[in-house]
Amino acid sequence: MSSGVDRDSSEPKRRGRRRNGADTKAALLDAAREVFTEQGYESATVRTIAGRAGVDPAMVNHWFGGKEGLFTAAMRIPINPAELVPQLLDGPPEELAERILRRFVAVWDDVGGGQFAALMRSVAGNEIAVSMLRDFIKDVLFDRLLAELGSDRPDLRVALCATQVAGLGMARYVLHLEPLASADEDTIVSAIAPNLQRYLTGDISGGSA
Amino acid sequence: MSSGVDRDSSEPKRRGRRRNGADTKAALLDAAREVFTEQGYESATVRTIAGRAGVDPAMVNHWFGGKEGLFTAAMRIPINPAELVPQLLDGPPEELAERILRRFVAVWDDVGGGQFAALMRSVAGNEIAVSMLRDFIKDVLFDRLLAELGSDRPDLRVALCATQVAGLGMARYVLHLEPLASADEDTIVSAIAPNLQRYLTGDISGGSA
DNA sequence: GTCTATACAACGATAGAC
DNA sequence: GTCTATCGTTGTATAGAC
Repeated sequence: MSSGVDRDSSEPKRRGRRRNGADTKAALLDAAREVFTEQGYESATVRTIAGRAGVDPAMVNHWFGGKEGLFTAAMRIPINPAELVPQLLDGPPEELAERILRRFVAVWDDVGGGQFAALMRSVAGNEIAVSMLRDFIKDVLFDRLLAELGSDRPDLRVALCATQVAGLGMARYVLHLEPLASADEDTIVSAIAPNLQRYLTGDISGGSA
Repeated sequence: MSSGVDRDSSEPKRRGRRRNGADTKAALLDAAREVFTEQGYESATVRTIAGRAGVDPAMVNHWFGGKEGLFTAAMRIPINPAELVPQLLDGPPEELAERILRRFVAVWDDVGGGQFAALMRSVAGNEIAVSMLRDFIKDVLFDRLLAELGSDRPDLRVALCATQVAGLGMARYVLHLEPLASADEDTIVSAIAPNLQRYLTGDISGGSA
């Protein structure tokens, strides 16, 4: 059934704009969901996805800004890492945790917490979705933030940050644990930012905070 | 098919030991899974569960030590709150976080991380399972720990503790984020206990730890 | 004619074969 | 260590819509 999204696989491709309503964006998203879920984030190639969608790989860049943007769009993760990471890094490093938390809450509140629960659902039962999300969180998000900070043991710090942020999502959007589920940004930042900041730049080897 | 677990509902009950290995325990577990899933943790009553299992409510106490023990057994949560909470409280309050983390890791490592993922799966898609787990985490586990500590804003602290512990479970048992997924107890305690301890007894209103 | 969606070619990086 | 294949990405020319 992979030919369902193929287009013009036998005819020579035409350059320039398609005839009418040829929805390249949607075709890429459909193909991306297929290929990412079949092969995971790393193994899936832009070329394969574009091939299955019947369009040129350059269209991925044109429409989604690259592989990462295509991934987040396909997984309905409401962020664009290409612009998110620089925005988070823009400011004092000792307030990075606060910026991460404010953005995390704003973004997922905006689309409604149900999408976070949906993401967790697709992850909990699916080993490929697990590796996709794991690689994405690590390689695309936190690795880049940690690289800029220059802290020691960056891999461990990445994992620790993931525990705190994923746990916040679970409590707020899945478990609906009050008063956290209805807390405003400032309350969340006051409560959690110091802990997240310790994972980013503090002493994680046993000394005091 | 709810009558599948009913037994002898029309015949008069016999006193004393059942004929042969009539597996009262298994019948109670099956009935408990049904009733808890239908009604949630609070609404489900021991009498209803015992009735559906066709046994006396006293059997719940005999086999599981009470409603909580039956719940954890039915949900395959490998803890017994009746003994867990006192054990955790036995020791200096400033090391409570360390005891919680050591127990959490030991318990879930012991049964293999797959059971944690299974729990998350049943929770992410099921609103009743959500309320079950939420009430259980709050009322049965952390509320009792926090009550003993006498910290301010106990409800918020309960939710914050849940973010850190649930997040650890997600990262270690679901996402398999290295090096956390293979880290030993001591590494986890050194890294996470100070943060969890802040949620338990520290200043969560914006001051430094 | 202008704008833009599109395809093709090529570049630098990287991983694996030998 | 070298060679090759393949990856993501970029620059540019072209075809169709308006």
